[in-house]
Amino acid sequence: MDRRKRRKLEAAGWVVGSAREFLDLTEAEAAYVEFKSTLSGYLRSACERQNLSQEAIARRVGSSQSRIAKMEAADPGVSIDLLLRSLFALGAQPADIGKALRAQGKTTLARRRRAAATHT
Amino acid sequence: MDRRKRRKLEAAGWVVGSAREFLDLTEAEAAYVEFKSTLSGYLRSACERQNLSQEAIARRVGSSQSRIAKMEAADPGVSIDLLLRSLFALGAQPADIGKALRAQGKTTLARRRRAAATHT
DNA sequence: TGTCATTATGTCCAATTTGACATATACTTC
DNA sequence: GAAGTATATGTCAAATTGGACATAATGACA
Repeated sequence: MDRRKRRKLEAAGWVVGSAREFLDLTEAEAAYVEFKSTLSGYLRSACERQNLSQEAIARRVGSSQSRIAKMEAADPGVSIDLLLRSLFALGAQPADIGKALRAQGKTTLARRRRAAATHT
Repeated sequence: MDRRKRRKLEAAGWVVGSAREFLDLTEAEAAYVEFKSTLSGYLRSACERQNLSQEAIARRVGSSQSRIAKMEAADPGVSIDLLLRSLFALGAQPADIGKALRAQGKTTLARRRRAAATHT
């Protein structure tokens, strides 16, 4: 996968946010975005569950508030590596993340099916 | 988590490979290592299943043979990001990886239980 | 053993990522 | 609306990572 192309497409996606551009993603690019999105959702819910501010998370993780904000926004400028390290620092286990990924995959699939049934 | 400490510990782990040093990892560090190990195993099996040489994988992924070798070895100098991008380029989906993570977690847990039952 | 194909390991420098900081934008509570 | 707290966004120097390359090491086979 071409990293620059991905970054460019993602960046454009954030700005424009159209379904049209989503369709221009390769399978691999879409998978990467979906993966990151699942992790950022997981992080967001973990923060809420533990009632931790981004500042508090940052201290615990050894990062900064702005980075946490970017992670929760699934910002293209944040790596999956950092997201994972943060989740692990908050007590998540690989199997927990596996569970989230499978669950997300199911809802995504269901959404695709609805879309396929109702449109075009 | 302190990145430098992790790298240092992992590096020492590769060289010495003792169970003692494994115990010095924090939970978060252990989770990171386990996660990466699962992915590298997944990559390795994907390559074998598709009968692709590291050279062929590298072309498909847009990387180099040496990087692929390092990924398959779960080398500390390779990010989880790259591992994931490679897997996605080979056709894996987030849910597939979720499945692998949960499966790995189970065997690890079983192993822990056996160890707890037989030792100390 | 020699040759060829594949995989492993080390190094370099360009590209990416990160923590930190500044600053802007909510959101509360008074 | 002021003041306080939390979150969002932009930027940058420093740290990390990545592709490329060289070069071992391993393996298969004649």
